[in-house]
Amino acid sequence: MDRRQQKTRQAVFDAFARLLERKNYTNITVQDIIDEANIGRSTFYAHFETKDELLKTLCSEIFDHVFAEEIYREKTHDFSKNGHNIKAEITHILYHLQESSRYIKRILSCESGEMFMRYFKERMTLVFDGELEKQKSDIPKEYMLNHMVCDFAETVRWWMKNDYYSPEEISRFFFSTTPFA
Amino acid sequence: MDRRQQKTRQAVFDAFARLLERKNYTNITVQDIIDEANIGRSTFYAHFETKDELLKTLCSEIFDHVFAEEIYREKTHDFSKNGHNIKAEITHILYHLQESSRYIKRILSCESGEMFMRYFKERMTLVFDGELEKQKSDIPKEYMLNHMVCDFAETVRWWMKNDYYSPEEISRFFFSTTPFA
DNA sequence: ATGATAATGAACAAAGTGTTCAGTTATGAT
DNA sequence: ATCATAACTGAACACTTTGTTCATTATCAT
Repeated sequence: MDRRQQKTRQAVFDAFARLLERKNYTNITVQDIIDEANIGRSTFYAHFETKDELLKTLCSEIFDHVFAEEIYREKTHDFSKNGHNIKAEITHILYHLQESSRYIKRILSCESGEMFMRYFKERMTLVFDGELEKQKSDIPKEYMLNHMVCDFAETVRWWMKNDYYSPEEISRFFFSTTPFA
Repeated sequence: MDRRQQKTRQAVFDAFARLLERKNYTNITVQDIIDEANIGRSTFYAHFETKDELLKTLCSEIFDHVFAEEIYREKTHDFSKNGHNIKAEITHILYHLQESSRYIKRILSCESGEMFMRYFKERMTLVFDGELEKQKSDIPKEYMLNHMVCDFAETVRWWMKNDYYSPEEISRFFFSTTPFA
């Protein structure tokens, strides 16, 4: 990719993150981002169709990092029986989330958080989907899957506002209300 | 209240609900509501400052119905020991939610759902707050409270998309993942 | 060096917001 | 039945934001 494009892209992400520190997502205009990133108006629109798409792209970049190993596992079909441990996996994801927490906190601080939560839940569905097969219960599987995904996502949202806990502690909190062995 | 005001107010609520059936909240303009409600532009703004305030007001009306008895209990301080049973209370709330489900389903079907969820969680916090005092655990109380509230709110959101279950069944699903006795 | 690609920024049309105001109509108290 | 009051009307207005276009300039890769 052309250096100019990279530079512009990064300038926009940074400007956006900085703006999220002082303003609500809804109250940030495209013009604000353009001014903060110090780029031309048409340049922004050459990169992103809308402000929502910018947010979506930023979320994707974050998740590509957070779920890097899960993606690898999916691709290589490496679901090694003993190696695949849901508790270890969750703690692992929490560590990666912590690394991106500067971005995530800002995104979660306002309405943009809802889009983040939606995309995050999509990803987490893949993580929990297989895990639930193991459980037997008279509760509908679709209910349980939704429950686990929302539960974890809300745990993360809570953590980002109470960030003095370690990934291990958060993992413990999460599993304390969970039917997993 | 003047009959004209009542009529206008109701016309706006109905128009809004009808529009939510065909359009996303964000894509509904104030002008759409005005046209659908068949009122003058300045009349709308005499009643509601913004579209968001309209949604907030509608949510309030719904919750005033859903939590009618809880409000009564709070006012009269009627926390009679045996009479106050969390499972009965939850089932009761679910029944009331079912009665307003036509509105709620539409609101939850798009971004307006996030505002609904926020207000709903505020109300539910009051319901669960006292209940948690009874539990003892090494998990932070703030975590548990947030967990219970989000859990129930997400259960309701799931129910509104899977409405062939009865309030009793939903209550059972909810308590199946809960530490309550 | 040079052809290709990206960035610039002014100008534009379109859509929406929220306010104002002079004129109309319904309401409810007497 | 009358009438002062309060609510509704809708056109007009200024303002903000969006997304596009295009001629010009700067930067890149080779």
